[in-house]
Amino acid sequence: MPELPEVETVVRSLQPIVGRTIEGVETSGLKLRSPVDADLLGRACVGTQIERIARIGGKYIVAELSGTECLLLHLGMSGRLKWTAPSEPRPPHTHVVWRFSDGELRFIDPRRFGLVKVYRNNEFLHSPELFNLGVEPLGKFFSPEFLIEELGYSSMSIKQFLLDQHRIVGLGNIYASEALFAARVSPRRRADRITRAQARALHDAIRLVLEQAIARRGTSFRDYVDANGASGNNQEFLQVYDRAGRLCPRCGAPIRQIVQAARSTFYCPRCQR
DNA sequence: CCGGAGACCTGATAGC
DNA sequence: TGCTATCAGGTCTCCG
Repeated sequence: MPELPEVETVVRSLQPIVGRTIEGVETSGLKLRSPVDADLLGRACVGTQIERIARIGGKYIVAELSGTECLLLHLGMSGRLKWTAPSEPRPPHTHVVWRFSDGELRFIDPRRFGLVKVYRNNEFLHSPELFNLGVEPLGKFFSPEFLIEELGYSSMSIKQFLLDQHRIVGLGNIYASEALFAARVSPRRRADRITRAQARALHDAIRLVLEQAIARRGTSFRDYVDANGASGNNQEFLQVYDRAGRLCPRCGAPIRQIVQAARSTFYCPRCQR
């Protein structure tokens, strides 16, 4: 469920736990995207302080600890990090709990596509999850020229190109559709047939859509909330996503829903070329 | 290497 | 009401 803006919002909402000491860790024993190593997790965490929490590789979260290990997290489709009082009843699908003196951080994930992994500090950047990822769309390496060059190497549809985390990280199904709408580019167009002018528009649209969504604290379309349970409001500003049959806010044509690589895409067939 | 299909999971909702 | 089918904001692996 969470894409870059939602993960960024969660990370920001977690900053108050930086500096606190982890007193204990508990796990459900169920496998997430990969198994959670409870022993390793306990040895890495208990007695350490959280020194830094940051978003990395688009949708991943890294927590640096005062020991020799760090945590690499991913929320998958349904994952949620929740800071709560220990007295709050634990909801179903609570898979990892980090206990602190005055509260606990819970990793709750019904579908279990999320990830909680321990890496040595000097190894996580080379982990199988991170080593092969593409560029940060909000970082300095993502330029119009970079995008133009990358597009030329790919015969995929531009929608699938945008979802491919090996090229650009952070976009998911909502923001890929929204960025293509903002740039007036059809999701069906082959990446290598996008004009230079379209590529420049797309570059700007990707940044704009993500920055606006961050400013609005994410899209709470279904059940996404930050670590304090607060919803975002970017869903009020979606132009095409989940709006099949509604009228295009730019030209008035009905918005169309198609399936690409088994996932829904929403676009305006009249003003996206 | 590329691209597509299927797999991994549970829960909400639509349709009969 | 109750059943079944479909879909969901992600990523990985397998296959041609």
